Amino acid sequence: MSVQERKQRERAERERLIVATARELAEQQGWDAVTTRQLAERIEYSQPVLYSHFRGKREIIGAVALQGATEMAAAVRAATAAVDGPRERVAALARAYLDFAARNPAVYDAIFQLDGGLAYAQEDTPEPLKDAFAALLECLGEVAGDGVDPGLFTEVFWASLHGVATLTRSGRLPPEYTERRVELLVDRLAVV
Amino acid sequence: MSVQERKQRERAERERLIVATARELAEQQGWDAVTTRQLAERIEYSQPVLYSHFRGKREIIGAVALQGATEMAAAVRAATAAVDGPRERVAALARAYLDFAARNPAVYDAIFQLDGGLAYAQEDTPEPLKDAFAALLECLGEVAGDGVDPGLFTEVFWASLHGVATLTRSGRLPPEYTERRVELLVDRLAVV
DNA sequence: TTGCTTGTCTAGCGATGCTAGGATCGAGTC
DNA sequence: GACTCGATCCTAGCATCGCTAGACAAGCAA
Repeated sequence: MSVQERKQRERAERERLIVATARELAEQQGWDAVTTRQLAERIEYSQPVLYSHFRGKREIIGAVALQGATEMAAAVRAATAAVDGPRERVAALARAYLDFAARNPAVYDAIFQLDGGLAYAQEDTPEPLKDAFAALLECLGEVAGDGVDPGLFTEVFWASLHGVATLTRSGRLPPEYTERRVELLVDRLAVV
Repeated sequence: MSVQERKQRERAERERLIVATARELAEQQGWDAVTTRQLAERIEYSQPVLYSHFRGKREIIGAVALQGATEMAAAVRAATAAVDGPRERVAALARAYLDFAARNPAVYDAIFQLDGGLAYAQEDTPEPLKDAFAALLECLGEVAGDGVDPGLFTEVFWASLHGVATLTRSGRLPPEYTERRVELLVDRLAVV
């Protein structure tokens, strides 16, 4: 039995290596550079090995997305935990969200732009994605205002942040005024 | 001279055909299906002909984006022109924007998601893109509120709509409550 | 008629995601 | 310790992608 266990361990370790390498390569050179050949060479295995772990490139993106969602949830919670006052907490959340998107563009894309074959906003949505939304909801639900569903409010606030994040990074919004945009969003959307 | 003119006319006509066919194919089967081979076959010419009009696939996407931006500007202006009251005008704008995105997903992607090799938010930004932003600004500038730059406000409102549009279409937001999201956005962001 | 420009097509290059089928290695049995 | 056999991995290849070189034909000028 111990032999099988060792093999399983090694296999799991290799899977982590694939995901980590894909993420690293994507952050360095963009997702277009994450080809199965390039990825295989970096992990020092042949291409078909990738397909014994994942159905295809899509699933690899999905794996990076799940890992990233977990980190993003943690980042949001860490940024909001020690802040007093709902208004300032929401502002901290917004900054943390945009900061994560700017610092991890490839991971952000994997979660929110690319097709990783994951289910969103459904029962069978993977736990890390549900939890990332929950992290937003915990903070944003406080400022939804009377008569407004906290979930709906969180969706709208999140969508706004997503719009700012993606339009800024693709060069469609000039990056200089991000902080002022955040302030405007928080001031108008959040009811304190 | 008339021979050259006729040739120029035919050439321009063929260029329109390429753009229209690319757009049609993209709306029918998605941008991934818009391959140079598929596109060439549909216009009944060989692949290299495409490259005598455009540098590559990117420029074709860019051409679709410019055409789409012009249409979107017109759609927004048409939807807001006959509406009384700034609040209702903004609501009409938001609905028109999201409606355009939902009805022309491929064109919307060409404008706001894909890389068409176009410059955004700069001096050399193509006129159709500037005008599309101007169409938003004309309506949204009215409700920016005191002390808030109309351009900045327009960017933020636009980013929010963009977030709702993209997250909804990629299945990350359930589509049922779009109208309620629009109302929330308009109520909170617009100062009437 | 002859030569030349202009326009188009055939064929092909390197790269992509993915897979079939053979080789190799090591665990378990005698 | 030798052998069998299944698990594991790699080589080689398929179809397709964006893009381009070079051959070929059509039509204008001399």
